[in-house]
This record gives sequence, structure tokens and C-alpha cells, in this order.
Amino acid sequence: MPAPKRDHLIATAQRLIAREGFKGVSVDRLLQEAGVAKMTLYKGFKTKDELILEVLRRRDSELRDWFMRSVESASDDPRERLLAGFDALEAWAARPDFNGCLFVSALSEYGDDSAPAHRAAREHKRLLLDYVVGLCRDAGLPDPETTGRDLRLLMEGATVARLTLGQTDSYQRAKAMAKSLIDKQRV
Amino acid sequence: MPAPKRDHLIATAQRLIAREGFKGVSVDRLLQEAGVAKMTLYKGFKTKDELILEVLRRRDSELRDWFMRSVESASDDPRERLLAGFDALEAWAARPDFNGCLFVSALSEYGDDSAPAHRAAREHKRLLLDYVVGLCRDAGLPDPETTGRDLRLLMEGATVARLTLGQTDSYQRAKAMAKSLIDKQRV
DNA sequence: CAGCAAACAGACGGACCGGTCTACATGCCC
DNA sequence: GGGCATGTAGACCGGTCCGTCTGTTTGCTG
Repeated sequence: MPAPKRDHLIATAQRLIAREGFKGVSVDRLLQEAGVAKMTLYKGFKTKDELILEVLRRRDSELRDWFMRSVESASDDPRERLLAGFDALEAWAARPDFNGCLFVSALSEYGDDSAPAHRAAREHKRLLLDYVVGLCRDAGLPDPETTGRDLRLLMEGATVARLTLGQTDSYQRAKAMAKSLIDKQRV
Repeated sequence: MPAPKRDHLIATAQRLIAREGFKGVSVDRLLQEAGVAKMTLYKGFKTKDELILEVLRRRDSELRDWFMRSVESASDDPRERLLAGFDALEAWAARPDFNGCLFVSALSEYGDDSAPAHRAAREHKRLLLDYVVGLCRDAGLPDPETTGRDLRLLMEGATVARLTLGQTDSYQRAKAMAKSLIDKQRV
């Protein structure tokens, strides 16, 4: 299958899944929405589950790449980079089709730890945490592991607040809390 | 339908939904798991969707009642009550069948604002926020609306951190941030 | 223009979906 | 013990699920 068509399938799947859940999107509906024939899908993917996994993999690299690029282009100061993460996520969540974090959704729909989608989601969150912890380390913070987790907690909280309450300034609120958290640790 | 059987059905549905998602649990499977006949279910509920709504309603009152009771029995000091909310949620998330917040899951599976489950979930979050804002007001905080939202953000973040990273101390970390947030506002 | 691979639409199979219905078992009240 | 409501198991319905298969159309290549 040519790459553009494959991308289009994955992107359409992601869009539908975001609004209706992984198990709420049927293959038939996806194909109709994407304007792709069934055989084309099954030539590129063994099963629906494999397509879903590919959606998650694609989203993982997309999101982390974009997060890292945003953060690193925002500033050279490691401490400012930490805070820039909140601005990046704010822009991400401002997209009209935002419906919370796809990986959190994946975990709630695939509660079984052995499910591939479950593992992929946890892996994504782990990698994101590792990156933030690295930023904390670069910033010379005394306990990068703990502070990294705290910052991630703030980011996740902002995402949920945005989703559940439509709170558009949630990331800025989280950023303010992050700032005071970091400032408190200055030696 | 007698109340105990109805409760059992709702409780079983909630347990299954928490692990497999709303759309991942079929009526047949639910009945098998609950040991209840189909006609019994459809005597008590018009459709599967109505059962799901009842699950959410039940969970909403259960969770808020329990949250309020925990908070109010923890202390008479409004400021300490705010912090006690984190301990309450920690105990809630420590249950072995914890799989994130059911209402956040509902929002991600029912992205359409007009879906009853979507509305129920938003309503729940709104009521919870209102309660926390009330606590902030009782504590005499200068901007109870904003601080209430910030505290809720911390709680949600802790829940997601617990789910995605298995971070067992997430609520205590959030509580520490909440404490510094509140202390900062002391006049 | 001929030939061919690939994408197309859509029928199809077996399983399962939500929901209705029948027939049998159980227990309770008079 | 007879009548009756209630719960049971499970057949059944039309529809949809995932995945396979068959033809037809398309568009590229020699």
C-alpha cells in the first residue's frame, strides 16, 4: 500500500477513535469515512487490532517528536524548556478535534495489561516521562525523577481539566504551579 | 426488579466497563457474568444505554457522597479538608479494580456532547468542582473559583499518573503541591 | 494500444450484537 | 394444593461485526 493512502487510513482511524472510542469504530465505518476499499485495508494491515496498534505507534512518535521540537525550539534555557512544555500541550489541546489523550483512552478501554494497545499506551507515557525527567536533569534540579513526575502530573491534570470542564486556561494554570514548584527547588 | 438484583447488575456492569470500556461490554457477557437472565435486565432497563446511564448515575452519587463524607469526617478545619480530599482519592484509587476515572473514560468514548453518557460525565465533574470550590470558599481563600479548579486539576493529574505509571504516591505528590498552592495564598 | 497490477465496490460467511419472545422452574400467598 | 407473579434458559430476529472473496474499473508501463 502506498504511503499516502496508509497515512490517510491511519489518520482517519485516529480521528474517529478519538470521538467514539477504539471499540466504537467499526471497520466498515472507517472505510466509508476514509473512502478506501476493504481489500486495501487488509492488504496493509493483518487485522483491525493491528491497525489500531499502528494508530497508537504513529500518534506516539508524532506527539513526542512534536513535544520535543516545541520544547527545544522555545528556549535554550533548560528551566524555561520545562515550562514551554505546557504551552506546547496547550496548542495541541486547542485543536478542534481534541478529545483528551488517546493513550489514556486506550488504557481505559484496554484494562488488561497484556493487551498490545495497553502496553503501547503505557510505553508512550513512560517515554514522555523519561524525556521530562531528562529536562529536569538538564536544568540541574536536585531530584529530577520526582520533579519530572510532578510536572507530568500537572500536564495530565491540565489535559483532563480541559476535557472535562472545557477549561481553556488549564495549561496556563498548570504552568504557574509548575513554575512555583521549580522555583521552590532553587538552591 | 428487586433492589439487590438491580444493584448487582449495575455493580457488575461497572466492573466490566471499567476494564473493557463501555462499548466493549456486550449485554450477553454482562448477563453471563452477573448470572442474570436477559428478560430480568430488560424488565428493569429499557435499553443497554439506559443501564449505562444508571451505572454512571449510581457511580456519581456513590463517589461524591463518599468524597464528601471522607473530607468532612477528616477534619473540621476547612483548609485541612481540602487536603484530605487527596487522601480520600488515594484510598479510592488503591482498590484493585481501579482503572482510572469512569467519567473520563465516558467522555473519551462518547465524544458527542449530545450523548447522554457524555452529559452525565460532564455533570459529575461539574458537581465535584462545585463542591471543592465551596470548600475553598469555606477556607476563606481569596479566589475560590480558581483555586478550586487548580485543586481539581491536581486531583485529576494524580489519577492519570496513578493509572498510566502505576505511581502509587501520586496523590501524596499532588497533595504536597496543593499545600504549597494554598499556603501561598495566605493573607 | 496492450497488458497488468492495484484499487475499487460490494457480496458473502460465520459470529456476535441488542432486544423480543416462548416455555419451563421456582416460590409465595390464599 | 392451586393460582400467579417472577426468574430462568435459551431460541429467535434483523442487523452489524470482522475478515475473505469475486468481479470490475482504473491507471500506469512498455
